[in-house]
Amino acid sequence: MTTTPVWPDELFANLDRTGPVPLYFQISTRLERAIREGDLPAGTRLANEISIAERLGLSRPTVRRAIQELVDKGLLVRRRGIGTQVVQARVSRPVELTSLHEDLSRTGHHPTTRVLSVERIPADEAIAEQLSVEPGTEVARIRRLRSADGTPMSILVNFLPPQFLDITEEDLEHYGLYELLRGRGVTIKIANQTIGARRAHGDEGDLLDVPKGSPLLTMDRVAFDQSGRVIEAGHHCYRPDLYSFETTLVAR
Amino acid sequence: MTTTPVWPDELFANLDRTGPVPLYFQISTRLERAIREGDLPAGTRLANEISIAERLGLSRPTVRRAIQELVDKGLLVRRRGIGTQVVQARVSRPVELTSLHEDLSRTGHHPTTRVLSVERIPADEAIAEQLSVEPGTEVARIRRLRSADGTPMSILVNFLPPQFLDITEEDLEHYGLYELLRGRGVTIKIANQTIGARRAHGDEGDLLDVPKGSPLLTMDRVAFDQSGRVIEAGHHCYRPDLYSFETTLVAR
DNA sequence: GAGTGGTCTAGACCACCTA
DNA sequence: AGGTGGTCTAGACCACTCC
Repeated sequence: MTTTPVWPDELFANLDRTGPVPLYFQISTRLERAIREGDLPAGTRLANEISIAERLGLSRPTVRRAIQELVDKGLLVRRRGIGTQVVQARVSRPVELTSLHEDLSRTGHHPTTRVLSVERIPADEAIAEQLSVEPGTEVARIRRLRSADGTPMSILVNFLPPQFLDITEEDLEHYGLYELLRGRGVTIKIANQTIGARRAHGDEGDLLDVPKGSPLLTMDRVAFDQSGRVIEAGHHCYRPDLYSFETTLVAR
Repeated sequence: MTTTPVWPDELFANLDRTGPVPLYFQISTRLERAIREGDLPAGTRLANEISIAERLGLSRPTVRRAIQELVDKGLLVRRRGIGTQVVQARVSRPVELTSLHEDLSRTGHHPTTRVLSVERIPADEAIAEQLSVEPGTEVARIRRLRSADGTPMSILVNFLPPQFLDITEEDLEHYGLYELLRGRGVTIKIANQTIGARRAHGDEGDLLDVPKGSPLLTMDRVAFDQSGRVIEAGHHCYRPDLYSFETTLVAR
């Protein structure tokens, strides 16, 4: 059984050829929405790249790039000699380079933050190594309790290098940390993350409203800007009944 | 202070223009090794793309594609108007679409597997939905204990759709599950993963040699082939003091 | 043999950054 | 102003899959 290849021309009317948005991006965005909304159901076969390019009045590489974006996201599968098909798997949003604050906002929850402490402390050896500073250097230590819709969900501990010693409690009450950093022209480009688990200890149980010794999900992250400078080191823990990390992996 | 752009021509002698390995891949592979081995230290600025293309006798898109591979891996950073630089961050291997068995082998550990059970059971509602079969359909349930260098590390529970009902305990003693599936011509293309944490319950504590109620790291995965068919659903748990998930995220 | 995606070429114009 | 990466064109040949 073969399916007839499709290409919904009407989806791609009014491409903006003069604006700043790349053509391949306009195409992949509209195509992605069509797939996610079910207009192109699982298994749908796309027309071949050359005919798409002709119908859109574009070159094949441009069309290929648009399709490649969705292949990388796991929404489409390409097979040589066969064609391109909409994948059947439900695809979850990949772990992205955003903060928990932004994560929650986007998924329709209402995040609130209580700043537990903002200190300047000398870096111990572990922190110094993560931040790439000399041990003993004064760094910022921020500890926050983040809730979603009023329920405490996560304790966020961040260490910042000396350039950010002036970030205030006030700032953090209203904005996510990454938001604040972007406001200073700092963009996180790369991050190394480790996800693990451990028992709740100290005041964590009280803060997260779980029994002492309960399992917590942990995420340690060191984030770098485009030049490879360390921007922040985070040691976070989450209530595992309220939060988990979801990813879609695509074989290359 | 500006650095002089470099391009180690000698690295790229003897590119194979006739073999099956794409040129962009040959370039990115050699370049990656040079970076990882420290021949191109952090901060090194690469020559611009056009001059690289000329020196290699290639077109610019081919060179760009090679560079893009390493940008996606977080080894290089490109900035318009500036150039391309080697990133300073230590980069960890991303979570890949492999099994724990292969993960361990590659990192120099010696994985062993004890098959705890191989059963055929009717799928309950949850499993049926994950495997996209009717509730009650007979599916395979495999439970294994995986150790690294003799220490129990993880309990792996997998559910397989009816087409794999004939996989035997014998097979699983010697090969990773994914290895067995590949041997049957099945390739995993996409997987959805959820990483979380919970308490050890039942016999898990005994098997993993930790106290009852200890925190465990969990990973649930549903894997699909290229056509979107479900290949397996896994519900795994790990000793968090012995295993964690590391990732490098790169902003797009 | 016909059709598909995978790779590659040799240019072009533009936006952005440094100076 | 000059140099960089970002995008795009209009072709070409090849490898693979299906009939």
